[in-house]
Amino acid sequence: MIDEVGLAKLSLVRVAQKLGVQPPSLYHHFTDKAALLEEVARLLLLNLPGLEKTELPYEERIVTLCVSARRSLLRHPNAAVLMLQFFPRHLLLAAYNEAAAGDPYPPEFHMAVIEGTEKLTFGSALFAAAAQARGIPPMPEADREKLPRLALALDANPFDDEESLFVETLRIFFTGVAERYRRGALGQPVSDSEQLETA
Amino acid sequence: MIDEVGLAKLSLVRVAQKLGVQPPSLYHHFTDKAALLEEVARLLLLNLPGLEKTELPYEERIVTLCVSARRSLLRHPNAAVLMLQFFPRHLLLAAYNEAAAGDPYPPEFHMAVIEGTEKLTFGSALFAAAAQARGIPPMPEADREKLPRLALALDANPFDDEESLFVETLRIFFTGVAERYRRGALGQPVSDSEQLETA
DNA sequence: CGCTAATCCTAATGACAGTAGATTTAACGT
DNA sequence: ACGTTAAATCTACTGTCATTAGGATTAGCG
Repeated sequence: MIDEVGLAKLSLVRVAQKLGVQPPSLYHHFTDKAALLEEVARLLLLNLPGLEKTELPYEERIVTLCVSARRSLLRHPNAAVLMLQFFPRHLLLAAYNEAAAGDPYPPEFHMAVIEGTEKLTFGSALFAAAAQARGIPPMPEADREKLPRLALALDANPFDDEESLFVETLRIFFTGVAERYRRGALGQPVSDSEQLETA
Repeated sequence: MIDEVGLAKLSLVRVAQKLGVQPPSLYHHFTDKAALLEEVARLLLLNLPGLEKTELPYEERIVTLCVSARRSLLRHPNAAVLMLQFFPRHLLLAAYNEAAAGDPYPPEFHMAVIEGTEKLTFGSALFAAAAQARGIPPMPEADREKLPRLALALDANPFDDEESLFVETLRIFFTGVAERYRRGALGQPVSDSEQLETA
């Protein structure tokens, strides 16, 4: 129903009608409307796939997982706000435990990996969903006159859809994890020797 | 008022009372409640600081910027939902143009950098704000019995607050950008040679 | 001083979330 | 088959809300 009529127009009256029931009857099953919506948020995050056991390296397995999570959420763009409001993070803990178990880096890195991938994934999914729900493009048009450098960046962007760009951000992130591990640089600022070296 | 009474209890009646005015008068200034809330979202994103011209390397200047953006949003946790619903991305375009102008990497990287930092920053800010608004911790307790690896990850996590962890995810990301540039690996999967090399 | 547009008002409407209390239905042991 | 009990639903109602219609008031300005 949220997909059809939108979140704003989802009233308990509508829900009750769909169920062939009077609105107050719903209060026997939910303490209030918020509890019902919380349950919706729970259901949306419940059908996420688990970590598949493929031959892919750890990073690419996580990327695959994040892509399907993102797609799942994008199937219900009108529920994006719900997802933020009632984000049932505890449902992800099992997945995080699995991810930590398969993480080839030292445990000091694990939470940063979890945090980074979570924010990239749900950030991308929710903002894309919210834009879709409003019927506006994810990235507005850039005025070439006033914002020439941004226009150039958009022209040069080799990723032709939002999902590919999302995947690239994830891969960048994992490349960074590997590199910071190699350098023993966890917690250190990004040194400016990086770009100078190769400039 | 949203900070005080919360978003759910912000009615036009309340707003009008605060202004010493009758509710319908508001419709002379806003087409409807959504338009008013949209304006609130706009105001929240308006006071973000610009890129400072310090001696820091590009990456750390962006990190500083993202940290203050995140703090700004966290000052109004009850408005998190609003921020997602009416995200005024066009207000960020000028900042993105500036960032692209200062970006030391080739233009093919620029949008990935913008996308990644945006999602990490607003993802972190909005989820932290939403959790704060609900009065729950950002990361739930992990059952040591059922989720031992996650518990270990939490123990080993060297970042003692959410903001430090957020900064680390940003730095990981920028390290990844530099490294993928160095390798000419934009668009390529994360190779599993990375961790094997140093295992 | 009077025109005009901006601003605000009163009054009313329809939809909604939620409550109270009575009624019906279903489950289950005897 | 029957009676008890709890689950599930109902009717009736309340207070709040966003929004509309149309009239009154205020403020800017020549």
